[in-house]
Amino acid sequence: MARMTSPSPSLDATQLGAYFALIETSSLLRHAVEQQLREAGGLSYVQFQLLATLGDTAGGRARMTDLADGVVYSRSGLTYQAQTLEKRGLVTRTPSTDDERSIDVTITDDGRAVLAKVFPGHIETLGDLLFAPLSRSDIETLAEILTRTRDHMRQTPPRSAAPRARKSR
Amino acid sequence: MARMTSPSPSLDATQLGAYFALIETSSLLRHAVEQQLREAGGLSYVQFQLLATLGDTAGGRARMTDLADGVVYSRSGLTYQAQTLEKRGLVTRTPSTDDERSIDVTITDDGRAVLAKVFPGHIETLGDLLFAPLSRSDIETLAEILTRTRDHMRQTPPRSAAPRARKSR
DNA sequence: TATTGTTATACTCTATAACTATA
DNA sequence: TATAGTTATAGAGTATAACAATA
Repeated sequence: MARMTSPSPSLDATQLGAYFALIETSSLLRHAVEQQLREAGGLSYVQFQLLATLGDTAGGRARMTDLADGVVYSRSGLTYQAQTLEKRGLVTRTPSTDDERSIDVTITDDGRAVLAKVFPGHIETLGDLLFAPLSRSDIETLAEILTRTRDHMRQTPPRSAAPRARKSR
Repeated sequence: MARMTSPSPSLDATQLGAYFALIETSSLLRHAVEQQLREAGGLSYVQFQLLATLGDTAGGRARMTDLADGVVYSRSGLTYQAQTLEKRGLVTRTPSTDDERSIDVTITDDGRAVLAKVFPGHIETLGDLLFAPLSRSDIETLAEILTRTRDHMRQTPPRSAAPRARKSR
């Protein structure tokens, strides 16, 4: 019954404030951005992330597994999104030549066109919502702190070795 | 075709870094927290937010509309979640006495019990993932900046008055 | 008329497990 | 055996529009 792992029973006010503000900021931002992407290009946020990632790689190409990193949390989820993008002609999928198990996903010209169509509004949304109330130095500070946190999270193993709570219900 | 709203065609490296770090940090954090909440108490993140909000109000009670604020983005979505929580006996829904149109949602003892069961692991997850790599002053800075952004976003009207992009497809 | 909430419905997305094929 | 990816399937969540009731 006792968890006896954490000695800290609660967070202090500052921690709570940081946590809530982080969650709500990202939630509001994501909601707004998602709407803009949907209206301007019929893209979900995940699809946009995948396209944008591809657009940034050499040759506009990446292996499925490498694409997933940080964007999608299951293999089948990535397959689903890749198929969706392929049906719309925004990417192609071809077997990799060096490793026959792998699939190379490549962004098409149409894919790049959709990206281009969506970018201005995307940046505008970020400017209006995220950056407007922040100074140059705020943004730098934010980037530094959050980058540190993100890198830490990436390293931290998924807590599958957790206390193994008895499944309620 | 031209949007001619924003003169800035792109973001600088710092802005991009802040944006990506924000999105990825919150995404990783939310994914981890969601898993913990699911395992420890069978709660989705939204459900946890609703319960926690209720737990913090006087009498553990709030009107449906007030509950929605910042958590859920459509009326029907809130109804759905409230019904789910009610079926599990974690909240009750009773017609409001002062305004017959309103519904008062109240957290039950079972609801509070689930919250209590879930809290320690929740806090532990936050400590391990979000706060571990941050100093006291980092957390204070983060809270200050993100609170400012969040308040700004709350004020900023939904961009429904936007350029009215022609619906593709 | 405006507001509060529900319902019906359709759709998107995600995750698990079983499976195939290659390394 | 381990890795890369797909499929089937089921479930959770979301949003829109039509609706009813109260203010």
